[in-house]
Amino acid sequence: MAQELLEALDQAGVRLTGPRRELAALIARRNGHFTAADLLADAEQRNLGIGRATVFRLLELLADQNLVERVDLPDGRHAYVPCEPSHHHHLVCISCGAISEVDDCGIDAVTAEAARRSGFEIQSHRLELFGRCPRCKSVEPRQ
Amino acid sequence: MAQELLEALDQAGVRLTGPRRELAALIARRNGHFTAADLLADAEQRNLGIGRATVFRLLELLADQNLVERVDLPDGRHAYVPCEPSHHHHLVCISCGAISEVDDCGIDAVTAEAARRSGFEIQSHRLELFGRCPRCKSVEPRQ
DNA sequence: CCATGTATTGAGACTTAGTCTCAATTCTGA
DNA sequence: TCAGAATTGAGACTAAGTCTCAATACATGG
Repeated sequence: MAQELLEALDQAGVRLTGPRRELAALIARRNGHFTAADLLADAEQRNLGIGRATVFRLLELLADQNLVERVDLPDGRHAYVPCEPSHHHHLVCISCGAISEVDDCGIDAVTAEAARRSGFEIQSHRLELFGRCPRCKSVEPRQ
Repeated sequence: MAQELLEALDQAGVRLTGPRRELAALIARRNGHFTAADLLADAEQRNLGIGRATVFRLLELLADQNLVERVDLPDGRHAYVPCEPSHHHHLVCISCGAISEVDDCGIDAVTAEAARRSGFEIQSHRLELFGRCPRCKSVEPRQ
């Protein structure tokens, strides 16, 4: 997956530098969402000598290319999720952090209805679903 | 509206202190969303001598009572919206900040479908719609 | 394969958001 | 009115994110 990220960045005309390759590998190795701080900690732990600014810069680049999406966790933290560049939504497991992508499931009808009722012209929306993934659900069936 | 906030707080068993009354009035006077920093600035401008911590504490209290809802703006900032305590969603005008509430418009069907497809057990969701309100739309019809 | 111009880098200062502590103050119910 | 408990402001503190700038790494043309 690191490869995909790098290829997409290459397409976008940005240089494939050492730090970017290393960070892409770290992102690929994670599963589920992660925060900028997580990534920074990963890099520090491996003594890659990657600066804080570089991490934020790469995340911004990836977000611009829709290779990563910013998710606002229920507790207010900002996390990132590697994902397909098409429009979609995320299911976030609040127990283990796993992510599942959900493509359009009829949300357009909802936004159209909201637009009709309110008179707003809707330009974008954000839908995030929080719950427990199949594995966490089966490990501890209720609550 | 300041009155409603205060009554609800009273119901919840918190003391109705001076700072809380003043902040409730400031919130009532705003229209649309606002950030903690906005509220703090309002208070400072009026020399109310209200500390930063008090502002955050009140916002947390109000959020606990669902009298105010936290909204994550597209640019990543956290804002608050005074609202009805029932579950609903918000339409946010990205031009003037106006807010409109939208009650359930079929989103439950969407979450149920997502749950079915993914196997997740969905506990909560967040839907935010961004666009332009009727007024902003009419002032500058396109873009 | 190297030189060169430009993008990118890390360090660290800086800013902003939010939390925490604690002594002083203010409520409120008796 | 009083006493105990909740609340307060100040400001230290932490965490998140941005910015600047000199040093470095990349990639392209020769």
